[in-house]
Amino acid sequence: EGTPESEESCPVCGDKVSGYHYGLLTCESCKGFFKRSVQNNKHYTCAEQQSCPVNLSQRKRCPSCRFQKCLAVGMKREAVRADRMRGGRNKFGPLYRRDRQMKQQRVYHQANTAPYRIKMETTQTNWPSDPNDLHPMSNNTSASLSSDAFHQFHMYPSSVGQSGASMPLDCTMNADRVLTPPSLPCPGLYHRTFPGLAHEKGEMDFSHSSAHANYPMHPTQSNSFTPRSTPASSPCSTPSSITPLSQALIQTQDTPPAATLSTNFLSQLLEGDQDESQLCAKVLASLQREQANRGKHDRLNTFSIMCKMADQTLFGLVEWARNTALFKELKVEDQMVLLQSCWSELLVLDHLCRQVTYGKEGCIYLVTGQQIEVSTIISQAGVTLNSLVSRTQDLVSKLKSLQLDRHEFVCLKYLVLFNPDVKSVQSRRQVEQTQERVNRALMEHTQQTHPGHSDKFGQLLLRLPEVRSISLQVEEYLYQRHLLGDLPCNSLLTEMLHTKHN
DNA sequence: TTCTCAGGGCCAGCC
DNA sequence: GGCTGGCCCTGAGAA
Repeated sequence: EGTPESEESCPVCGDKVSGYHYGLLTCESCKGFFKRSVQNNKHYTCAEQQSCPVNLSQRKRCPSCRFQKCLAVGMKREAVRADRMRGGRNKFGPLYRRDRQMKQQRVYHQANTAPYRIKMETTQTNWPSDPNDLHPMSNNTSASLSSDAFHQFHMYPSSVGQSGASMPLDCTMNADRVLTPPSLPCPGLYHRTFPGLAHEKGEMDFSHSSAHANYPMHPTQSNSFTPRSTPASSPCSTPSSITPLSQALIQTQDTPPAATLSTNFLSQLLEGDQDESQLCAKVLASLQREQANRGKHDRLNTFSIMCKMADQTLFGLVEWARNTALFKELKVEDQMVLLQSCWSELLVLDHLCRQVTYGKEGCIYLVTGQQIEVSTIISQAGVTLNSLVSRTQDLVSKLKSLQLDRHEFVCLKYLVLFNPDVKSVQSRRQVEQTQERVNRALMEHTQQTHPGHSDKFGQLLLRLPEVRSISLQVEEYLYQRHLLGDLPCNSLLTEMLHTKHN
């Protein structure tokens, strides 16, 4: 009694939670259902459109959607024992412990922040959690980390625009190749909602002008945009025989160390931040080039397009991290494990910031400047995607109400990146100090800009567990799609997923 | 050594 | 006859 879990409802059906089962807190009936489904290798089919409600009263109606929701919220097939051995503990122990700690911390924090302003220096000490704990199936260490994906962005830091010559941005997508909903919090791409889309032909238009028409916030961009000239071929298709990441990282340590940082720490953090219009242009150029390289009947499907967008965004985020002075101070090995640990969280944060900054009510704003109506996604997507979209939109609403600004967003990115709890980090103290420094800067900033909102800092930090949770769901789903062969090969995204699951 | 708790199994009830 | 879900048994790991 009194524990966080005793008050929680099952994330699948809303029934009363009975304990941790197969990876998370669920009720007894969903536990049993999931066990039977996995043990008996059930393959359910949904009679509707894979979007049946799964709640206490209707959970028996559609086992297909129920099982999909079980997976979507994070129940692990791997936790169902193949040998059917009874009793004992499993490998999820650390995950459960960490989850309990976080929940207790949240309860404690809420209890303490309600009537009083608390000492914020102490609120972040347990955050973020160790991502390896949250990936009990993952047994990777820095030693097993593949550097292929990392050296790619070092060799081709601009990551897009490698063709060297500008070309008309008018690639299209065959809508009839849209087989499955995409898997990211910012996906969808249901063709009828896209601006500039040729409805009758079912094609998606990546013409620069059409996307830009819905991208009013980026005045620097123009139709005369020319992709940046960088080495030929896609960054994802770079042969693995080129310089390893570690060497590349060392070679690019060309900025002054921390001692020469400007006195305005927060401004320093902002300096290397990505320019949204440039990123948009890069992604558009990359997509356009990809389509141009394909045959008329070999256009990318929706899911592949979303993956490409995520992939290019990820390149941008890695490039951002790599160019920040604080990150450059770290050893190459530490840089790799930190990025490997938080890449999906950075992607989610990036998406959230875009929604808070540019997104309209009820719409999802893509990195390409295009917008999709949430209702359209909800009506067409499966359980997993719906769950991701609704969770993300909920978070967007909370962040909007907190009036998250650019400084705060950058601080959150740093806090996620500099995670001293990541296993196999060598310079743990250094990472910890940076995190504490950013933490302090964020606290001071929120106190200065919102003196009337004494707990904005705490409220921002409280959003981070949800960011992590969503990112884990994204990873899980992407990995499932990867196993089905849906993810494009040779992408940074795939590489990151692989490293975690191998 | 004892305790904890998340696995698995059982089976009455339901459709 | 198959599915559901509440209850109980089991046993590795924590205390």
